[in-house]
Amino acid sequence: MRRDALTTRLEQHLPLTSSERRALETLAQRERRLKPGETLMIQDQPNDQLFIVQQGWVHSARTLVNGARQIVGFHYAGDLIGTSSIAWTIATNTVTSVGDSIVSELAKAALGRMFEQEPRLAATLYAIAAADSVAMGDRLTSVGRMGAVERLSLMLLDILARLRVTAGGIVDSFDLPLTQQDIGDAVGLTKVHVSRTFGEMERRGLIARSGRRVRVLQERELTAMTGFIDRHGVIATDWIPAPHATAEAA
Amino acid sequence: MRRDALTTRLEQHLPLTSSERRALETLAQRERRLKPGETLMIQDQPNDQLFIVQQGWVHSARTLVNGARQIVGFHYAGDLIGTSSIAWTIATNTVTSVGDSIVSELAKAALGRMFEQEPRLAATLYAIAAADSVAMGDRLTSVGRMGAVERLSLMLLDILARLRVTAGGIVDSFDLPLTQQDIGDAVGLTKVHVSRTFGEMERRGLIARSGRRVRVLQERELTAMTGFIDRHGVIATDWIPAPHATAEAA
DNA sequence: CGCCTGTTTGAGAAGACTCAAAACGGGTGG
DNA sequence: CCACCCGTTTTGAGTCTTCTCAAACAGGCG
Repeated sequence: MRRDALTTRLEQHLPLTSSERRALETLAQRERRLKPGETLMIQDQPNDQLFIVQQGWVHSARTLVNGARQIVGFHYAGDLIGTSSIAWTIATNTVTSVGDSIVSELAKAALGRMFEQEPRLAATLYAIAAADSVAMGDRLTSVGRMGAVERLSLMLLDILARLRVTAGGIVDSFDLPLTQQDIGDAVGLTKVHVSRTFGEMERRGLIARSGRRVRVLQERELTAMTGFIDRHGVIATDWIPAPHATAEAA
Repeated sequence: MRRDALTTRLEQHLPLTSSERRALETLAQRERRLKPGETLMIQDQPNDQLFIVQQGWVHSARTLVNGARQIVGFHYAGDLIGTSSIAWTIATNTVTSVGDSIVSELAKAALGRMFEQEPRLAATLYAIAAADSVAMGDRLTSVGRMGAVERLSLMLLDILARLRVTAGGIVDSFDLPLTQQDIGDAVGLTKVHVSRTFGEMERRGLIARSGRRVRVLQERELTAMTGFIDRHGVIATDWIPAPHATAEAA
């Protein structure tokens, strides 16, 4: 079996004891494979499960009374999703797979036991949740206060930063398996305006495109102009207590 | 001394054992009183403290490269703030007091110890964080996909819902101690457009104003038109393990 | 009473939206 | 292997919402 993505993620922030590693192993249950566009969870429908993204990409969206849609976030391997079902029993958003992906199920109660038995993992999850909330603040700021070019740039930069977490080297181009409609729903623009704005960015030499592939040409400039900060990097875990001797010995 | 607001908040979601109550008592340290507009934390400056809002109102904002500002959230009594410093050592937003308020300090390390010793409190904090994240998704959706009237309505309805948590009865009017600039920064509009939009809402009989006081006249209609859902209410804690007998006995 | 901050109003401009049609491209079936 | 089809992207024209700049107005405080 593939290495559990959540374990990898947590390990990246905190050295794990073997007891903690074992606890994580039992956490992820049945796996599910999703095809592009397949939904994992539907807004307003009962739901009491969480999922760990193991492979691929998924997005979380909300549909409005007027039929419009807002994508509130993207989730990658190692992300714990459906956290809104931690607080409620009805899903607050629709989660859809972008491309092919694999997720594993995880019962809420199992998470509760994990909080009790492995407080350091709980604390790390809390830190990750805090970081995600900051990232969402970035998106809110972008949608609320920036123009179309900046919003799209920010989205591209964020995807780039995220890809670099896994793909060691310095990536500067990638396939964007999203329609312009999806992109617009994420940054708060219509698909038509997304098309025009991409055109403008290309004309200005900021990016280049061919098919679904996007190459970021002026990363430095885009970063300066949007004030982009990578939130996918290191997060502080120094405030988390050291493991107890017994656990560490294992 | 006043009852600790965080204790009250947690108790509202989960019956606490006396051991848990004791742990919370030692958590909140020195108190700070803030005057209107006083800042508690400044974006990009080192920070390794958390705060609990004990009384009043505070907001959390981000300033952009172009000088614009986005208010990413409001925090009320019982909220744990500065959670971004859980993940980083630099503050990601500027926290400013709306009106007079009282907060108490809380060291990150103390939170770490609390996660270890009182896992049920940790789990409840996690659930609250999940709920906050959903609330932020609401704001993102509103700013990304709604018109000016809807955005303002949503903000008013949210404040109303929040006030009702504390003020038992059915409130339908309140003092808004925010300038229209602040309101605009929260919903992604200019202050000029906020003024016009309030004017329009008044003309349409949706609200009435006199001075800083706002009265919501057509709550039903506003709720329907925006799809507002109150996120301040109950959150699920059924997934949190029951306390151990020893702790419960105390 | 005057000052300062915040609100309102007006006029014009810019950005993003709508509707509509044409171009593109990948996938399927003949 | 080609032709067609569907979803997506691009382009155009005109409109609407929101923004900018500017000035007048209100209200609370020293």
